[in-house]
Amino acid sequence: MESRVGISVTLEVVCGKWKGLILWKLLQDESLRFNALRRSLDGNISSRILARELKQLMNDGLVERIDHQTVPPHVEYRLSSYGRSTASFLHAMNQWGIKHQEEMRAVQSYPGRTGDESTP
Amino acid sequence: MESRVGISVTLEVVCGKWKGLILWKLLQDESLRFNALRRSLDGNISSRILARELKQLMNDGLVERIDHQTVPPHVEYRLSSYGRSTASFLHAMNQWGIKHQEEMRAVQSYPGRTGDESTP
DNA sequence: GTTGAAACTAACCTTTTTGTAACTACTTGT
DNA sequence: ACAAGTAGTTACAAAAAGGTTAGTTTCAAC
Repeated sequence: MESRVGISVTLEVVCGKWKGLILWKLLQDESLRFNALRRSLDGNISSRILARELKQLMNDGLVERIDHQTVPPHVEYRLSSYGRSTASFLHAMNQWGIKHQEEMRAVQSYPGRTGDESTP
Repeated sequence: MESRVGISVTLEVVCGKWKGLILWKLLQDESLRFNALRRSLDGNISSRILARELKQLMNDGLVERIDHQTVPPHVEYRLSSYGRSTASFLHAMNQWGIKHQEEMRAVQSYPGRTGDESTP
């Protein structure tokens, strides 16, 4: 047995519409407040979703919540040192994604590829 | 702007319950027939789902379908040379996943982590 | 003294993803 | 003749993911 499917484990942690982006942002910005992170995420993640995503990432030990115990609240989120280890695959994913975008743009010029059946 | 979010592009291609695993299998086995691939995927992917996943992967240019034009049908699936480029991040993801599993096993021994609210 | 911002949470609803069961056409093995 | 295997597809159902709206508490600014 050589497979082990660590892949699935990683996907469980990183999959979905936002988790990857959140990690990526935190990898760049070091520390962000809730609403700052929210606004930095390309348009429109709702606070409900962001809160839930962060909770899950904290649960996986990747993100730390620093509550300055002030009122009105001041809370920061940052990657734990363990969280920073996700850089190992996030960088690779980012690289590939950028290349893939170009690849797709090139391929789309050619007709004859079987699109998702969009003509009913 | 430094981000570019290639991450999201990659996640769109690889996310979900099966796509990552399928790529991973094909990365190891070189070429697999439909039902062989199906059976190799840890239990239970339905043929409907597998067919759709493969279709999408073909659409992204990652997987090739080789139809031997016989009856009863004999069809093989394999990664395209471009598909093999996903190895760049799949290996990293697999590595991390394996480590993460161990990490999680260690952490679960400690109480005091905020689980997904499971006590109503 | 009303408004806005901070960091959320709760109730509710919609969309997307995933799964189940049955069925196609054709051949090989018993 | 009948079961089983090939590579799928279709119609339907369930579950998961994502989103919307409103509301909480407290302070600072206008």
